[in-house]
Amino acid sequence: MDPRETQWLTVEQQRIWRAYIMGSQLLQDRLDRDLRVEHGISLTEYEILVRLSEIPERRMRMALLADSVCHSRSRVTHTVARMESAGWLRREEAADDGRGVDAVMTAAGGTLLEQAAHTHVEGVRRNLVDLVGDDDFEALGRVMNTVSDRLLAGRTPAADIR
Amino acid sequence: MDPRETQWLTVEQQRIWRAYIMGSQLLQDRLDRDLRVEHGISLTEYEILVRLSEIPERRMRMALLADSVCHSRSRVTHTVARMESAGWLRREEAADDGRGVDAVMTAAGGTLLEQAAHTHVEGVRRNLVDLVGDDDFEALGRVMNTVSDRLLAGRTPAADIR
DNA sequence: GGCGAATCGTTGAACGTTCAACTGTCGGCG
DNA sequence: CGCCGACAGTTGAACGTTCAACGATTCGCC
Repeated sequence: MDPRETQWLTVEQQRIWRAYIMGSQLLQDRLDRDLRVEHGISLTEYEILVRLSEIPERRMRMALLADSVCHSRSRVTHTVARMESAGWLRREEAADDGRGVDAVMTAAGGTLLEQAAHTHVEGVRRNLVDLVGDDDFEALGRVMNTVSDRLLAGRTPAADIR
Repeated sequence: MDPRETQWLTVEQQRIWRAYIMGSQLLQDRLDRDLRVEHGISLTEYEILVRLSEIPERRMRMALLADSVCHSRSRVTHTVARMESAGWLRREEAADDGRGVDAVMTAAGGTLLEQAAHTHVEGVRRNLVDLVGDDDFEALGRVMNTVSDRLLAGRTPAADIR
């Protein structure tokens, strides 16, 4: 794409984009801070516990965990290491694959999640869900789903469709 | 608020919230990466240049800069320090207030911004604006404006309305 | 069955952000 | 004027993330 022909955003589009940037920044910060202050856990760590809790065995392979929270494997390794020394989960070798490692939620992790979930959901409601109309909220879902699909496509397979 | 009475999200609300978390994560990462790869500048730094460029004098007080990009003052201090040693801006004492410091965009910063803006706007279009209908995009604007307003209220003044 | 490529996860250093403490300047009130 | 509290910005260390390189295991193919 020739940079000389870039189609700029209209004033209105720019206004919306700014609102998005600012709102998502503020929302993320607020949710993270609330969890830290009230439960000593970051939003990142919280999301990992959520993923584990959704599986009956409360166990997941590192790579899958990384994909499901959209973080690099390295990042998940570090995060899980911290969470392990906090006692919220432990690592176990995967049964079937000698390379693999499972993260397994502990009872302490379960208890923490149960408490933190209240804070988190109340924050999401108070600062987003309960503030907007159903139609707008559904539109948000459509938009963000489209964005995800666009950015997830061209990941592992052939990549850059541009 | 009694944690025992938390009203959980419906399955549909949860689905939308997940899409939001994932989409905003992916979008931010992509925009940041594109700027870094093509111009050696982070999204954070880019936004600071944008703010400066919107003022005729291309100069802004540190505190105002911090507020306008929604970052802590400390963060802006560090970011500006890095940008200063890259030559994209310089610091000058504020004329009227002995405590104040202005960040002033340099010619090099202006040139960089001019180039990086193409990359950025094309990314925003390709991964968001051009993918969704006008109505949905406007809904996104309404939603994120509401969120911003909610989170900006109760900042400096009396705070926590809850 | 054995070789090379791909996958899994980790490591440690570089980088960026947060946090609490701090210096210096301003504003208001006695 | 002089003091005290608020404000502007910085500092350095702690913390969290990214990046590139790595060792180990598995897969695919001949």
